[in-house]
Amino acid sequence: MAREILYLEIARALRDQLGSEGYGPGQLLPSEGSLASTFGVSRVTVRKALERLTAEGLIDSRQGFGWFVVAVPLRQSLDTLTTIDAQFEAAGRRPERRLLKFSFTRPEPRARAVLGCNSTLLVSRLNLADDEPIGRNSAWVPQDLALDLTRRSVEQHSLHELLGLVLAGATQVVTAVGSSPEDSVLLGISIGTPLLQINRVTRDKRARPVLYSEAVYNPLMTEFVTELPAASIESAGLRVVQGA
Amino acid sequence: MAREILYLEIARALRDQLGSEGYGPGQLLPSEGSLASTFGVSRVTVRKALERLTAEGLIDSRQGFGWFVVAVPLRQSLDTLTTIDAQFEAAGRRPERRLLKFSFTRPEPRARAVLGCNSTLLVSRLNLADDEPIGRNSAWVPQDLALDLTRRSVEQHSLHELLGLVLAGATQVVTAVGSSPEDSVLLGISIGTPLLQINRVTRDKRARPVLYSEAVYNPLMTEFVTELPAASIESAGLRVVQGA
DNA sequence: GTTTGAACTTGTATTGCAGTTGTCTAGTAT
DNA sequence: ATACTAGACAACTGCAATACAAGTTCAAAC
Repeated sequence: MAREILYLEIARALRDQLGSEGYGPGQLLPSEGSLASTFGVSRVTVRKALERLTAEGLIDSRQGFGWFVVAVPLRQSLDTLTTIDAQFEAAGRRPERRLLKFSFTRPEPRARAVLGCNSTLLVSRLNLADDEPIGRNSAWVPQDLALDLTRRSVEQHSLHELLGLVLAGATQVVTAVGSSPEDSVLLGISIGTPLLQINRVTRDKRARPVLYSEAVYNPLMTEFVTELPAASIESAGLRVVQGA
Repeated sequence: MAREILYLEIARALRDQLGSEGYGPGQLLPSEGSLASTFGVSRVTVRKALERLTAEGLIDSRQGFGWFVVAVPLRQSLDTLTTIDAQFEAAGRRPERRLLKFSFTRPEPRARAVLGCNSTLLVSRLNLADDEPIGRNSAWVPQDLALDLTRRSVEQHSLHELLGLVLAGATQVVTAVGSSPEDSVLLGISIGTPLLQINRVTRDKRARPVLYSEAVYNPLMTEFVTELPAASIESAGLRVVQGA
């Protein structure tokens, strides 16, 4: 019933192979020509599939040399549209994460209160689509969970993927704020422009907070959507701000 | 005997298919042409159905590429949609609904695109807590469902209670906007102040939209909270704004 | 050991065609 | 006025086919 796009199917097939035996990091892939003949498509189509995997940070290439693996897929949920980046890609735009901060610091009071630890890694990133700034995301990770993270990896993947968390739940608080002077520069907007602010606490399966993030997004390009099935008391809804 | 509206029937058929097997987020729909031939209608009619589903936030399209799923409608029993008033009462404050508009009118284009009918009741109310304005809520109800509503009743009860329907789900879209001149007067704030805007589509158990509401709230006094259990981690999140 | 060059590889164009969405216009029926 | 059909055209995408430039590898020739 549903249509299929050839190069997306090939990208999916290759992605599956990368995770299987025999394809570790550094391994050379078959040439574009041989891939084209084995899949029975043209070289252009193979290249579009390879470029997609490059955007996902799985492979890379050198002219005259070939394509090689740089990482194996972390989680299988790459083809779903759970992250904004995946949605921008589906909409035919080129998402990018630009690293602003990557430092082991004492967390800000809010983050410290949530995570309950004094040494954290602060990762601050600017989200762009087609070189147009979309939003800023600042996240605090407890130091003991952040030792494997590198500057490269956090530019190409979401923290949820990198931390390999078995997500047991998250709480998101959405508010509207006026753009701060810093964010105005980053996002290319004037001070005071309404922004969508999302503060999220992610917990592991033992209900321990493992990630606290504060993000602001330009509401002209993003919106926050919730699907409500069975509304319990703690489900999505407005809440009174304490002390208001 | 009212004539059946073709594109509404087609929209309903497609909406049912989206929830069924094989149609996860990111999946491509058949082309408009093939849909037109399978349903036995013209392409224009298919497009009207697709545009409706777009307004509901279920699908999106790219020129030359096709239509693809961005979210699958959730359908479960839902007996209590939490209201702001309940939250304020729980916080020990005195909520009040002040009626601004109560008129049978043609719905605005956005509401019309979602509800798919030309005659609706528009109920606009100002929400207050302890005589302090906190937000404005405008809701469109299809006329045939609104005949029992009175000015008195909508001031004292939520529309979800009054409609007496078995509501089975809702999709909420949250964005940040600057306060309009009208809302600034109502809420006692200056023009351009960031406000939290919540557009909600409420569906009955057959996943048919029965209520569309647009509300703005002062973020200083309210915030929007979503709890994400591990199972439905995809039910809430950022989404790309159409046409941004 | 160096150099040369053939045979590979990727990078980057181009043309052409079919299929798809976006957007009109004209016309009919209820 | 609204729902619907039929058709036409522009603009975009997917894909094949081809060509050429530029980098890498490797072995034969010097």
